[in-house]
Amino acid sequence: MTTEKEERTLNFIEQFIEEDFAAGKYQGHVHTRFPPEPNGYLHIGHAKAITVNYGIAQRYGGKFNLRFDDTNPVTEDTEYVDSIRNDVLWLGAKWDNECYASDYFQQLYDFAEKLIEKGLAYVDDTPKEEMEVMKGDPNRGKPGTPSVYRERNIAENLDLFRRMKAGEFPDGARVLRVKGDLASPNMHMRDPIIYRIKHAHHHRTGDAWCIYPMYDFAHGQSDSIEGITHSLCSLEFIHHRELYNWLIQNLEIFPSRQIEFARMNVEYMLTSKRKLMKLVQNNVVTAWDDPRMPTLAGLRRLGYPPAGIVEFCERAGVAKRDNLIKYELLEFCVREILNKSATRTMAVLDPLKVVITNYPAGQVEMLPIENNPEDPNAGTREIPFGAEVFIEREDFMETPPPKFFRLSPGEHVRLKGAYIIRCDEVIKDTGGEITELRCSYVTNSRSGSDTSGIKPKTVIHWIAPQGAAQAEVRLYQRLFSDPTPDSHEGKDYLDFINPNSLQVISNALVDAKLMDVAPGTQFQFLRKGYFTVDTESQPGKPVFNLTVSLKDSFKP
RNA sequence: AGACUUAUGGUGUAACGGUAGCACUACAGAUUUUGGUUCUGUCUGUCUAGGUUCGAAUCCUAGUAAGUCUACCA
Repeated sequence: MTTEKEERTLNFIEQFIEEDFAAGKYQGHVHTRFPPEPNGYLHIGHAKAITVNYGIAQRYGGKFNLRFDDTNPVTEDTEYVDSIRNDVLWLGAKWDNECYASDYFQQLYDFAEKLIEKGLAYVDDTPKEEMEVMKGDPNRGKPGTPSVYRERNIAENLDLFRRMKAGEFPDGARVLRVKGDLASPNMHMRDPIIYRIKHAHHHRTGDAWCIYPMYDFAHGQSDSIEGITHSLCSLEFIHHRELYNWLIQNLEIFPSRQIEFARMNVEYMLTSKRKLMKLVQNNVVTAWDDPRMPTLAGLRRLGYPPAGIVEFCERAGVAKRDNLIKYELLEFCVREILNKSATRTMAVLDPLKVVITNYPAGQVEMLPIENNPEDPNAGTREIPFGAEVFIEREDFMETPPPKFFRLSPGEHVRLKGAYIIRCDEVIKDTGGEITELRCSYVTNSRSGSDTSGIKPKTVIHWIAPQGAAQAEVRLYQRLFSDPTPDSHEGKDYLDFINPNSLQVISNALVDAKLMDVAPGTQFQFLRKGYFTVDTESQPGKPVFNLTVSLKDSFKP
């Protein structure tokens, strides 16, 4: 037994947890949660939150809840609940409990009455606009002004709050406020609103309620009810923590601990719901699951494996400082997974015809080729070879630069898994466009039994018409031309759309056996990149998305 | 202007008063029937100024810079 596991250093959240344990808190138990509001689709930022929360629960042998923070009926919908469940599952996070803040509405209401009874909350009739000014301005050291309703007696507060619940008042007429500290530099302590009237249909509770708790009176209380030990959230909630703890203390409930960490920013990606929405509305992308979107649905369709995304989030780390993670790290994590799992195949995206003049016309031979050199169990398959093959147009240059290893007049190159060929003649049309290459093959250079002694500088992929079929290939690149498209003063992020984010090739040549592959199936098109079968594929009409290209160290 | 948070190579993250490490990137080289993978090596870093200490990335003070808060959203 070694203590190899100990070598990994703890992130600051884990250090906090261990400090808690050392102090005898929570009996050494960890319980975390992922608390999305069901009002939109999950994106890469949510993947980070899931990875952090689920990862910590796993590392400590604890529990993990999926909780829908559904306290605002006007923006939420079950449609989102379903897609969120699906995405969380896809990432591989298994929750112990599926919870809804709305399941606690009665308890939350009782908590509110308790606060009123303790003289710590009051019903305020002040109009919204007035209340805003009365909050004061910390920038000028201006404290809040007490509402004239602040000293209402407990009985009246209770009566009014019950009548709010009974539906006696219209939306916005009154709110329930905590009696906090109007002079606090923390605005969240200046008598925050904890209940508001909303005569709206809730996706789960229907019309049972017309008052709904605010975030600050729902989130921490839900944490407490569920026995969440460590409530991990993003930095922006740091100012809420004082209220979070105040409420736990005064409600005398389970003391969950809120810990804030910096949310993850990724180059070339936006996660603002509003901004993503605009991309869809303006038809910059086709939908929320467009492969260029940073949504989990989009990344899934692009072909990013969930394990790669989780690995990425873990490698990005957890801390409290602002960060901008390199896009290259994401691509690295995706390639790392795909390299081990993707079946190799040869596809020619931009075909150039090669006629092998010394190979018997009409003859076809079957050649074995590896399915995946990284996987010893993947085996081999056979592909046809004949006197006519197609190679990638970019693999030939009539006048090559110094470091060009591929085919050029008089030069040798190996066709992967087949023979070494030499380019003898270049055929062009009247416009000077190369239409065909005439080559000769080295007869004793067959792959696996090569006795020619010729060492070509490289190997290129190819495909013979006997084993090829046409297919659509979609070449995706990052959506934006700038790593932080929304950070430029005077410019809109829409000004930085990459015009080449999608290039469609409708007549690529792929292995004819790939005509009926299932959406989601992944391949490495040799020397080109990893490709994933798109959801829009039809039997006999597959569409391949470029997930990520192979690293290419060729520099002309 | 107030309060809070943060500051370590190009990027991200460790080092918890005792030799600044790891990963990604970049660049070299080895291997390779994918210019992929794999392996080896190299480059580059503690925001500034004081202080405490035998010794400071680490503790203290000030400054600078960045971020957050002032929704009947979460």
